[in-house]
Amino acid sequence: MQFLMLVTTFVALEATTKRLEMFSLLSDLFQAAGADEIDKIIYISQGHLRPPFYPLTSGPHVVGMSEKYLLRAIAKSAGLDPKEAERRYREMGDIGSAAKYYAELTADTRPAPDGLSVTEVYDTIDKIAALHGEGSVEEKIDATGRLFGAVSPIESQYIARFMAGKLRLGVGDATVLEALALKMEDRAHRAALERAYHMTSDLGGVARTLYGRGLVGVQGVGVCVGLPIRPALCERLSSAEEIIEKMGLCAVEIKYDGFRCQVHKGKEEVAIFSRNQERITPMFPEIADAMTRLFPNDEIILEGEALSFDETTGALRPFQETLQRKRKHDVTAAKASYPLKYFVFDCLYLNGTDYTPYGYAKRRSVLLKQIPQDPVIEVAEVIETDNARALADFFDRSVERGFEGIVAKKLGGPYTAGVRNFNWVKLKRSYRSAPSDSMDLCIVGYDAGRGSRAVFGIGTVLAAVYDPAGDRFKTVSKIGTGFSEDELARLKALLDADAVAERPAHVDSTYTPHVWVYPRYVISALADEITRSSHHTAGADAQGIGYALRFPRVRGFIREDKGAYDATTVDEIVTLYRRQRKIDTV
DNA sequence: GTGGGCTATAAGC
DNA sequence: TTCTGACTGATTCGG
DNA sequence: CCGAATCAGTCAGAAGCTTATAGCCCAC
Repeated sequence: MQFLMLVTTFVALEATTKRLEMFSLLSDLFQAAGADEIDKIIYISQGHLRPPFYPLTSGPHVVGMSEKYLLRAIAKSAGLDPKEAERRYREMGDIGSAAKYYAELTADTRPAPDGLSVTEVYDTIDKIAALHGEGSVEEKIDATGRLFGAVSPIESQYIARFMAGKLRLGVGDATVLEALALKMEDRAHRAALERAYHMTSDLGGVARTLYGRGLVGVQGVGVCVGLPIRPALCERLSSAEEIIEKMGLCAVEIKYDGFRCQVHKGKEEVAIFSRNQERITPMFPEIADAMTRLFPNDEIILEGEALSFDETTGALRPFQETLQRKRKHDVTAAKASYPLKYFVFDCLYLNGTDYTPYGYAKRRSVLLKQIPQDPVIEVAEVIETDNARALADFFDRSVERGFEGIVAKKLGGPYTAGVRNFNWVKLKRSYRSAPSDSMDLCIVGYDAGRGSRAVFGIGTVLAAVYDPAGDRFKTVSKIGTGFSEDELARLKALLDADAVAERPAHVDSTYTPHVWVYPRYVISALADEITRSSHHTAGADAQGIGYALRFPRVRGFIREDKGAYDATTVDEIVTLYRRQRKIDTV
């Protein structure tokens, strides 16, 4: 298939938001694709080169070129200054449009495009992705520039977007599955395709199976030790009453704030997968060791949360410290300073039996039978109840002890791989926060929006707290989540009236927004947590470490009743930070 | 040649 | 991680 | 009874902070 044909479908997909139309466009595309290229087409549509769990030897699953390098490639192929390309990009909010714009500008100076095939484009980009070592950045940029030069402007638009991992077509994995079903002339086939996908986490692979061995082949796909199962996800509710009303009798687990890990113990080998199916086995050798120790002769797939803890106090560490274990180098040293616990909450497979269709209670009993006392692997704490009072008590105690909240699981519910539904429901401490817990932040600048936010000319605001001691505004977060489109438009107009060319003298910020704004408008914001930050200036110590917000979002709109000096103060932020509880010992 | 600082990217939540 | 917006499919409402 | 209105659920794509890593650059 010609790459241009793929691009033509992309253009049509982008022109509609109707899902039924997208299914039809995609299924036509799939119909025209050969068995040797369908997987590539699907990986490309998802912004990837291959599934994330493929062995490192097969090459990276993402290109490793995002906006800055792409801008340099665009500028290079058009023979202009990257600064100019950057300005244009900021205005358009889409790296692809920038690429296309400059390709069109210089179209008459280039040779006619060769008409590359999908496979040729894929292979070229795959080679670029694999470049590494000294001089590789420049090589990548050059090679990308050459690719832009060899295709038509519209193709360079989608190549740029693909390489940046932001195709923005409205096509996710669910849409691909639906379209594959439609290609087989019945949307009902989606169930089988979806099951195969959730069991193997390889969308292109499912299509390969479909094209090679038909629906029968797809129906035969099941759990496979060594291939990550897409993790089940939680819905959210904001009170114990709602949870009981919705779920009835359920198991209630502590929600640990660490890394979601799916551990596969095969005949010989152990493999650990992240929430997004990355292979992270080398990060957690103690988990792998424990698995071979506990299950020398078993094949088993477990799921749980890995957290670091302090060996002297026994206290579990906050997420930011557990993050230290997300590393490839010096794992041995990190292991000593940041030892791990793996809190297991599910068993998906054991010695030939796929337990995902069984109810939670059954899986739980298998889990309890299998996991003995162990210093590394522990079964997550859980209670069983159909009573809102009891659930609320367990939640309160968990929060008291410093945990994130709880997850309620319907006792009879199967493990719904890859799906967010009300089989599992989380209740986090942050969902229950009273309005008084929100902060009033002063806007001191804003950034242009990207993608669908580009049309508003604003995507995020730089927000500050007030420091009465020095009469200064100090940044604590950028915030873009929580604005409606209407609010964004109004906000832009308001802020532009107060835009200033330079950083206002009474604003402290290490970050330079696209537009500085005189501190006047106050918004209320919510956050899950306050963290120490080397990027924000609020409460910064001698080392320049200040405070920032975890998961910041806007609540409501501009506070008409508050002026800049009514903003939350630095001291209040520090108090909120101190009030956060240390996590329980284990 | 080495090391530190800087920039860009990816990935965890 | 949180949030908004568009669409879909099912259910309820009202003449 | 049928079309209109409503509602809940699904899906995708905006947005955040933090850490680790890779490669580049420059001073020593």
